[in-house]
Amino acid sequence: MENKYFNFELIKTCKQSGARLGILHTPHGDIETPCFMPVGTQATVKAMTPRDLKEVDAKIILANTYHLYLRPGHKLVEEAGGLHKFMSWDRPILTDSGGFQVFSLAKMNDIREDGVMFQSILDGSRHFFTPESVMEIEESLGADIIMAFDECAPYPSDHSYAKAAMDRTHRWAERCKKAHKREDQALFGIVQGNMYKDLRIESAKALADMDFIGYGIGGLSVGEPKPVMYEMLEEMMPYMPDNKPHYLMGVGSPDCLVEGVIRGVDMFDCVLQTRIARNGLALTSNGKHMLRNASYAHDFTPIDNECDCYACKNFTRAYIRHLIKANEILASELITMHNIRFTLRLMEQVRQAIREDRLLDFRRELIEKGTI
RNA sequence: GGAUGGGUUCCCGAGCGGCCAAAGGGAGCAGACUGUAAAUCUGCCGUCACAGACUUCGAUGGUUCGAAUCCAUCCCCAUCCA
Repeated sequence: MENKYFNFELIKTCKQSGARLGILHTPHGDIETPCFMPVGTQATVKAMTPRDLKEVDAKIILANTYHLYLRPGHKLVEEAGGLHKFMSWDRPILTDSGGFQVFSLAKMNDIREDGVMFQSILDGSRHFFTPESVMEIEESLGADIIMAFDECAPYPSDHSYAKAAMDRTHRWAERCKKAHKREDQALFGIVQGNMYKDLRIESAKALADMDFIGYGIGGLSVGEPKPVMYEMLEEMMPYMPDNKPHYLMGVGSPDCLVEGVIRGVDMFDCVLQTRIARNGLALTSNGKHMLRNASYAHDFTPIDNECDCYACKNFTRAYIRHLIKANEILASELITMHNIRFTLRLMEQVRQAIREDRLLDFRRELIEKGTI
């Protein structure tokens, strides 16, 4: 569905892989797809300023409804003039609904038909999220893209529970759609179905019928083997609307990004890049490097000699290792910046490969180099 | 010269007759991390032919079935008195 604020333009399909190249137009700018979206749960991509994010050329970032609702509160963000103004980021933002927190903080939650009763991680206070209340919160936050409130079933789940969670997610998706008012925000539905092909297909069809502006693929990368995730993508993708963006939620690692794109995914987000950075792990064109390790103590080369980021242009592995050992925050900042830039550049290369109809060749090159 | 308190595995520091290769912390080494309760978490950390054995608690000698723990002497360190 097109409106005056959003439009997903499918530019071309890679003749070799079937991967898609597109542009998602939003009120705060255009996003070339396939894209990677850095995660900024608390209205900040940890260890990066918006200036840094622009320097590494991030086009869109995520924020989280659950966390911002609890602190500082969506009303305060609204009072500040919305998320963009509050965090001083004028490019697109996507807010996740909090559905994932229902899954990841399961011990503190009670899922009911109407919604989810949960206890705050901050003070233990009780709150109740419904599709309607989540829409209200996401509208207050004011992101460009907002996710429907879903239930992400754990892995493994038996078929009957997976189906119940999926059916509930569908009912909630309808309710989100009905409750959602702001036209300048694109509401994405979320496909569920756990690791069951029939459910994945059923979910893709059901959501497609509801005609969302875009579609999240949820409930994957929750502990299942990668081949299982790839298989789910392959099974469901034929039922996903071609003219809408496909967003694989919470993925991923460099290899998953490439494999996802090959299977028809247009958008990704992942905390991995920023989290492992704070733990000293750098992604590079020849694989992962645990920069904390003693083997880098005398390594006076950049994190990745193929990278064009500020960290790689100015600092050595030995220096960054020193910062890590000294527990200096600059270590987190530099590695985060690098990991994000590395990933965004990988996506640039993926898009170029699609343009040239050679994504499978590109994947082979990445494997040969040890990038993935 | 005298008095007192100390010397414990890389460092700090518990232990004060057997359950001690010796608490805890630090440092060191390695691993995990995928819609972020994470600058977090986990493991290793005397040696080896490793479900066992061997060598350690300033040094030497002694008491005891058994000592890091008790005694003697010596060597260092800290504080105080001359």
